[in-house]
Amino acid sequence: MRPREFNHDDVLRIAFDQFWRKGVRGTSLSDIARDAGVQRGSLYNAFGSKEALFLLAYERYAGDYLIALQKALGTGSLRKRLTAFFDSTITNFRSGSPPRGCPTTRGLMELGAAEGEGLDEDARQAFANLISRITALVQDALSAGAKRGEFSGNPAAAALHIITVTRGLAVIERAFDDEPQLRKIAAHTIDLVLDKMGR
Amino acid sequence: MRPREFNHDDVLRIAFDQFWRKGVRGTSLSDIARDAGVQRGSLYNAFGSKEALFLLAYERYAGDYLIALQKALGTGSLRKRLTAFFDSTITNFRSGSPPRGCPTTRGLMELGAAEGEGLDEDARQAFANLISRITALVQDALSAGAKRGEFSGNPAAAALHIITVTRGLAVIERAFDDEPQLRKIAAHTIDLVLDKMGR
DNA sequence: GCATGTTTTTGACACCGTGTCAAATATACC
DNA sequence: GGTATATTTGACACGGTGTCAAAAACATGC
Repeated sequence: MRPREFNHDDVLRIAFDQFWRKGVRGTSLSDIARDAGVQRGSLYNAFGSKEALFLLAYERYAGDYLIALQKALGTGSLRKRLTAFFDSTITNFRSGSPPRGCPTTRGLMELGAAEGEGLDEDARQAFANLISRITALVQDALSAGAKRGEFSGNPAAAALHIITVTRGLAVIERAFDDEPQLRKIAAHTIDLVLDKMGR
Repeated sequence: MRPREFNHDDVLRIAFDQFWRKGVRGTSLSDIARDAGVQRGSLYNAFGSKEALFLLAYERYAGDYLIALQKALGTGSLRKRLTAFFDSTITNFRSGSPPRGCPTTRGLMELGAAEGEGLDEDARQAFANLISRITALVQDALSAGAKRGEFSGNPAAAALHIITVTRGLAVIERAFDDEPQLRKIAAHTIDLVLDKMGR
């Protein structure tokens, strides 16, 4: 057995950085190979395809991101938690220079581009999965808030609404490059959700 | 002068149909040329580049779409108008089979994929412009509603919130392919906006 | 220590995409 | 009818994905 000359995880990290900055379609395996100091053929040998490589790299990101959101949603009043949640979300979109946007949203929009081409069903599953898990986190926070009398609406519906807004923010971010606006929308959403019922 | 052998507008229509179904990156000029019965080189001669062709085709779409939304927002109570607005939006996302999603959102997410590559600044402007104009339409409807006592909040902030939700719906649509869910979120948003203040 | 087997690496290839260019072509106008 | 001008056409350069066989590097057994 000839030993592998590169570190699996290093390559995933380097690859996701490029995918995030330039999109999946906009990143070539040559780019990644150059950055990682690996031959392009070695990547095919190790991962099979660009999409498979992306999926592995994305799972890595998704795990880290979920943990960060969990932390943000963990302490304080419901209002504080939601504020921290939106804050983490926007900070994530706006990281890098120029800002890299939301990998999940950008990935989702590349789906089914050409007939069999582009990211396929596995990728859609991965994106949908992260969104579902984030929704569950928010719903839990709202349910906990409801128990403490900080909120009296339907946690499921409110969580879905909040998640939809975060997805919308990811789009608005690409359109206008106006971070204060994003934060204003987030604040307004929190007001809307918390002021409607209970509080 | 040798006369052009194809109809400009026909090609734009055919091209946008493909862009919408398969995304800008996922559509090749060969595809469009085949569909339109035109030589690929002729398209380069007539439009300059894929991006320029897309921009023309998109402007066509944007104009038609704005008119449709204007009509939806034109009559009835504020609640009825907003309902019709979300309805038009979702119907647009869900048109075609499989559903084609939102061209603006999908286009926005392809921006800045590779360094100088991908859709460039002109496209971003076009996307942002349509979003801005739609926002203005919604804001006008809210302002009118405010005058008639159907709404007592801040029209600008509420319009921005509603637009953000529609962008979020475009993302959720790609993730879950669940139209009833989209309509539920839309209804919930209307409730949230109209129940908060006034009404 | 050396031969063997297995995996990784490497480079060549086929194919498809964009965009450019010069040559051929078809018309309008004089 | 000849000429100018714009369009069409086909060849080309370049870069992307993915495949494949040959070369290379190590682990193992003798």
